[in-house]
Amino acid sequence: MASCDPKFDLEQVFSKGIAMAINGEAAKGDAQIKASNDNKHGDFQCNAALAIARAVGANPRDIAEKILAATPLSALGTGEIAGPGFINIRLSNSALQTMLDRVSMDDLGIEPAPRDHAIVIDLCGVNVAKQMHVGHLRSTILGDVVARLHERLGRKVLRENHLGDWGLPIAMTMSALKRQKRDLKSLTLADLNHAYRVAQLEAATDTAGLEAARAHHAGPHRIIELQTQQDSALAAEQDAKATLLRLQSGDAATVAAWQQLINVTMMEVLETARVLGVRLTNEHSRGESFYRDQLGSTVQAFIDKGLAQEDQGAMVVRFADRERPLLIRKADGGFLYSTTDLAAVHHRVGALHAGEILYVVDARQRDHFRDVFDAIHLIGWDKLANGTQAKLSHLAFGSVLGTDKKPLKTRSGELFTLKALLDEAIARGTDQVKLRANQTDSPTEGTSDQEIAAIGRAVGIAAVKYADLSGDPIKDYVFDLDRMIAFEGDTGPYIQYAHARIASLLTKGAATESSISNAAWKFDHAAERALVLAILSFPATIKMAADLGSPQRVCGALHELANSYATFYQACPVLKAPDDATRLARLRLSLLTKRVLAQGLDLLGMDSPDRM
RNA sequence: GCGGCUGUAGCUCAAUUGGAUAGAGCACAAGCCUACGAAGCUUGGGGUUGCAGGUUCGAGUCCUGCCAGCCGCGCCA
Repeated sequence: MASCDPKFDLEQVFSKGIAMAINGEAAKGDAQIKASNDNKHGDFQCNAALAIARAVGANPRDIAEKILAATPLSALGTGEIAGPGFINIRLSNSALQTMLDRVSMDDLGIEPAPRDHAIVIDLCGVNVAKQMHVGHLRSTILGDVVARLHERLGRKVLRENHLGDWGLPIAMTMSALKRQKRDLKSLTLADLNHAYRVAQLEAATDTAGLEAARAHHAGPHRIIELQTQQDSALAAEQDAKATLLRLQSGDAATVAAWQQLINVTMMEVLETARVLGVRLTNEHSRGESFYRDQLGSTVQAFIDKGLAQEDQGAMVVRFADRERPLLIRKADGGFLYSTTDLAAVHHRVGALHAGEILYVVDARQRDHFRDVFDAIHLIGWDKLANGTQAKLSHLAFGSVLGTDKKPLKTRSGELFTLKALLDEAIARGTDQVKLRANQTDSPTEGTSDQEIAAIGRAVGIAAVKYADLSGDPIKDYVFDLDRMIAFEGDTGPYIQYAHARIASLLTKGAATESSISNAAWKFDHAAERALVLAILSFPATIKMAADLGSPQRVCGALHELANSYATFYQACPVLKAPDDATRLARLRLSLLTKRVLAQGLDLLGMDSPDRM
């Protein structure tokens, strides 16, 4: 089947040409085909001659001549040597037409590339009894988009929400709730979050403060106050530890209460996922507690293979190239989150047969994952049954900062929960839709309230998600509500708007579907040609975005496409085109653009309404 | 102290992994709705890519050294 990727086709023919024209090692490199950033330099360019010339000590323009002469380019277009040795390529209309035929098929030219093994995507990562804040947005939607990309490419994806549902913090929350005599049946996540914070504060022993007070001979009141505080903190800690022990030993009442906390938390998490349009349900949730019975054997396995040693009572794994060890068991015999992570990899590779595990987690845990991955390599738990090695990677993203450029900690984060952000985005989106629907002659005039609400939601959510997905994940960003809920310029709604305009155009076009889809391609105008190239670059972008875990490339390609369409729309009348053939050809280009936009928006987890 | 990330237009960010004159959006200035949705389009000003060296025909991108900010570093998750 023909390709619809000009870059791929050019790589093929130029590789042949280079192999013919150049002898030896110098011809081994890739053909270095790039899209030209200025159409004065053609549509694409081949930059291989420059590198080869250096390797063989020849004049780059001479090398370019030889390559061009040996390259069977004529089916694709024409080449011309320029500058120090670039080969500028202009694609022929017939080649572009062939590619457009391919890309307008059902799969939009995105060919599945299935693999033997599934990819596990570890995303969301919420903790029981903790409110979701804007920081959770990144893990959840980044993970969801990367999952969608892989799914679209025919790969089996296992989403795993590694829920923090085990350990002392949960026990602290439970014991705090019990002391407050709260009825667990009527609790909301906000209540749990409050209890969680109270528990944290209670347990904060101010030992340093007490010592300082003594050293500075503070008044007896101050010392007694601090002493009392410390005593009650110790009592709270004792109580929490006792609760944890009851939980771990399976005490029925404690386990029931614990399950109730999980239920309350998950209800809100799943509701948020639903509002966000993220594919995350209860079946994707596998909390830390799932691995609790495997922690002992995990540590034992490392000991048995001589990979773990005792150090100051704790059990650690050491690495050849660094000082920092990985603690896998505490001196008191308790386990750590690293132990859980090791057990989780064991399960994911061993039982789920994952060929790849991608952790969509905060960049601050880089060292942690490096240690865990290396420990896994040491013990060989990344080996699949057929002997291949699973790939472990960490898609690290930066922190959300407050306006003071400091990480949005719980205290200030409290002001803006994820739910509040989404509510605000939806409210503003709905306002905008209403504003237009109230204007006479607006395409949305007279739209029902119910539909306006649905569109407003789609627009608001797209704005929030696009703002987060369109940048490099590794970078921190300052939380700015107005930036996250913008509807103009390089935003989600801009893409949706291009889509809606086309939908409206097609409705008014009144041409039958078959007359459009059978129309001959035609793209003489520069704006039409630019649009065609933007469409054709899309399938390759999807593959690359999936490989690199880079949703921002999808955003970039979509913005480029929507922008190309807006320019085309301005410059090229569609319904009032000079002749029938042009009108149908432009309708066909519009229809194809609409389909690609909708596909792209779907991969980003955004709706594409026909009216907005 | 060791390690990591970041530094690009007034602000927020890109830059197809080393290619030609570093691009968008916001903001600012000037135009465009009796041709299909102005959430749009066109045009303009705005840059020593933190600094200094180096490699290369070619560096925002690679190497070295500085500077600044943030993050991590054995019994929290």
